[in-house]
Amino acid sequence: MPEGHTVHRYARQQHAHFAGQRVRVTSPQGRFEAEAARLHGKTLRAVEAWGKHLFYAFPKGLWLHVHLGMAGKFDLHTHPAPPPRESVRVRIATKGYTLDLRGPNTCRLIGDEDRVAVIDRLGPDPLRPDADPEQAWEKVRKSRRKIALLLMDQAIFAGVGNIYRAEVLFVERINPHLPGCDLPRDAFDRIWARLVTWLRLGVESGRIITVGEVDPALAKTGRRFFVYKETACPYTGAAITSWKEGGRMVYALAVESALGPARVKPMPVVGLETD
DNA sequence: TTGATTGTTACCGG
DNA sequence: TCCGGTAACAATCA
Repeated sequence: MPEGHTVHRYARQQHAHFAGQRVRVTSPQGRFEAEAARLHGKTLRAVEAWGKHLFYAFPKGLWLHVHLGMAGKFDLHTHPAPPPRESVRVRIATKGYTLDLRGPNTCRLIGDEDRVAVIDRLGPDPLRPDADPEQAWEKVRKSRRKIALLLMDQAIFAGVGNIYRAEVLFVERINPHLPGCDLPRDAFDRIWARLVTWLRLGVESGRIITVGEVDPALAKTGRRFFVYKETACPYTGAAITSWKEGGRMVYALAVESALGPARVKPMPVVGLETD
């Protein structure tokens, strides 16, 4: 369900509530019984996020690796926690808080090497201060895949999801069909800078899920998104079209999708102030 | 009840 | 090899 900023937000919130605490870990459905027993009574040292992945640090190099996928959710309860819902896979409790994890794509106990392996397969995460955009650029410039697909590739841009891909391409006026190898360097730089800005604001702004809450230009229009699940450009009224690519919906201005030979479209920016 | 989804992986064919 | 498409997994909502 979430994009990177939401996952980082979860990590920050859960770290604040649970780090340094001894935890009670249970498996209401019985689907995580052995793992829960290994964690029970241990001290949760830290919660950290890499892209859309979460790692819960336990003593002796033991990690709980969680990826929410499409349907995963967290429920954070204060002290008298309600009985776990049917879909709760793991319940982690301290004196003050109870965290339920529901329907994750990944939920497993791993060691240091496995954690490093997961992180090594991820591209730079714009939300991590040490992220190196050159690593993403090297992959983008060598690929003939469309930039719309590259943006969703976690091995290139860790943490970007379907919404921010569409919104970034729209606001930077880049044709989603453009192959990575034809993307000019300055366009890549604008994509990266925009991702950093939006994702960081997304982490700071609380339970942020829309670009409208993060981008001042869009906020003025009262819209949630520029193009995602929309039908017309908020400034010009130009038609927005959508199509399926790589199994996911892509949203873009119709003029951009109908350009024929893919190229960056130097469209005049109307009514849109960038920074 | 059906279908779609802010996701990922494996597998197949061109 | 690279690239694009499909199915599978799964919980929830309209």
